[in-house]
Parts: sequence; C-alpha cells; structure tokens
Amino acid sequence: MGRSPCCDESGLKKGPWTPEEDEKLLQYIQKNGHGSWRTLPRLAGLNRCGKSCRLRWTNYLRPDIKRGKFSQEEEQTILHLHSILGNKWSAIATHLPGRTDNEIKNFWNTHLKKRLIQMGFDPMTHRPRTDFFAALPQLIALAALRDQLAADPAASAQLQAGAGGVDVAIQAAKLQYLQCLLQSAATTIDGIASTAVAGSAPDAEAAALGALCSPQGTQDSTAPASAASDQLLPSCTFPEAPVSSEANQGGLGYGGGADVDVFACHGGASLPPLADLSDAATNPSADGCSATASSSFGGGAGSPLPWPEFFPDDPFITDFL
DNA sequence: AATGAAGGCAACCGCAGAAGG
DNA sequence: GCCTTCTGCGGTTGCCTTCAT
Repeated sequence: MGRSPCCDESGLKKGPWTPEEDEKLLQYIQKNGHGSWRTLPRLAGLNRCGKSCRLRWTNYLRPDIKRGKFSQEEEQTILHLHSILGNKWSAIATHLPGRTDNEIKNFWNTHLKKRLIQMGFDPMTHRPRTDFFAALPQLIALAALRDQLAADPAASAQLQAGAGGVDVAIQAAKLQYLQCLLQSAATTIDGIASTAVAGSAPDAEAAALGALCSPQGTQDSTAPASAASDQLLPSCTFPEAPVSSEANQGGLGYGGGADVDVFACHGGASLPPLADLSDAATNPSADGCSATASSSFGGGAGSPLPWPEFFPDDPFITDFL
C-alpha cells in the first residue's frame, strides 16, 4: 500500500490551473487519451503531477461535465442516494450524469447538509435530530400535562372547547412530537451501526442500485431495495405527517417502500431553500394537513414537519429545527 | 467606499484497494 | 505471497466572490 510518490516530487506546480495548462491537457487527452496519469504530465508538457491532471480532467475539463446549478431532480437523487449510501460520492455521481463526485460532495456540504440540519434532521442518518435532552424540563412538563388530561377527560374536552383549547392542543401536539423524537432516538440507537455503515455495506449499495434500476416504481415489499431500505432506514414518519404522494412519484420514479421512508423523512420533494424556512414560519396555516399542503417547500410538496407551521414562533420547537 | 464575515468551490492531501511484477 | 506502483476516493484546505455592516 505504498503512497503514490507523484505529488512528493518537488518542482511541480500546484494551485489553480491556467487556461494554457487546461488547453494542453485537453489537447493531449483528446488526441491520446489519458493513458497512464503518471506519465501524462511529462508527455503533455505539463509541470503538474498526474494526480492533479486527473483531478482537473475529471472535475473540470471532461467534455460531458454538466455545469450550473443542480436541478430539483438531481437534488432529490442526491438526498435519496445519500440516505442509503452515505458519503459514497463516486457511487452517487454515477447516477447523476455529468456531475462529478467532487461537485456533489461540495453541493452536499454547502447546501443540502445545512438544510437538513436546519430542518432538524441529522445529515448522516437522515433522521430527526435527537438532541432533545436540553429540552428535558419542558418534556417533563408536557408529560405531566398529558397525564393530567388523561386523568380528567372532561376537563380536557372543556379546555379544548374553550379559549384555552388552542393552547392545550398545541401542548398536546408538542408532546406527540416529542414522543416521536424519543421513539426515533430509540430506533436510531438500535440501528445506528447499520445506518452509519450503510454506505460501506455492499448490500446497501446493491439495494440502492436495485431501486434505481428498477424499471418502474413498485410497492412490492419483497423487492430487495425495499427490504434493504426498511432495514437500514426504519420509518421515521411523523405522527399525522403527510407523505406527499407527489414526492413518491415525482421525477425519479424510484418507487417502492424505500422511497416512501426516505422521502417521508425529507417530507417529499427536495428540501426547501433556507429562506423558505422562514417563509413557512411566517405563514402558518390552520391545520397540519393544509399547512403542509400549502407549504412553499420544494415545489409545493409537503412540509417535512407539520409542527413548525403549527407554532412557528415557539422557541421550544425552533430549538429542534 | 472600506472592511470583515460568510459562502462556494476548486484543488490538494493522505489513505486504501487494485494491479502488476 | 510479498512488495511496489498506480488509481480512485473522501476529507479538508484555502482562495475567491458575495454580502453585510
């Protein structure tokens, strides 16, 4: 496992490529192919190491490189594959024609990852964040509230009918949300090993490929992709959280149970731009279903979480998002 | 207009596996 | 089977641009 000595050679140029260097490399490869990357620089008259040439070619000069912003469909593909494969950028890149692993990696690190975090998802597991211990006192208070309501249904009904009903409903909804997080945390702990190494598991990759290669979406739960995904990514849907049918049908045609789970986590189509989060917060709707249906997230698909639109200004909830 | 902060991206570094002798 | 070389990959860095003050 010797280290490549190519970059240890002194006197080789580093840093940004000049147009002249690009031209030399392009001309040479178009004429001769890249052959051995190690010998290429000398043959092409470049004072660079082979590694640098290969990187420049694969990430920038290759004629089939697609430049520009990632489309929503590409974004969905990345999210979907990342949820299954993890940081296997090259594997992900094979399913995005014209995109390089480096580009995808950068896009993930600078955009998607941040959005997931801001939405309260763990970017590695694609599951709701579970750092709820900071909110333990509130959790206890909510649990007490639940007990109180359970013990006195009449009072509960009265409260809900009266002026305080909204507050109670909100508190109950919070409680339900927290219970979901707790449940999610438990399953995360159980499955964290398999989830964390999902990308390195050949079966997982095969499953992902199977899902992609599947000629049409299928609800057949015996399909390998579905089965594998169910194992690796236990359902993380939220109570009452609507799973956009558009999301499962949209664009990619992955189909199958795998997509249901994965996109339920992400709330359907692509993630909203960061700005949209505040938009959603300032535009609460009357109920969870309509709230998500009317969300501006990702091309009109459902919101990932109904709760922020219930009580967008609540610091307790925003702490989670 | 100047300056600092933040974001985005190209490129480098080092590790690991494959291939060949 | 062992060693060396080469290639590919993922993580990280640093520069450049944009935005905010």
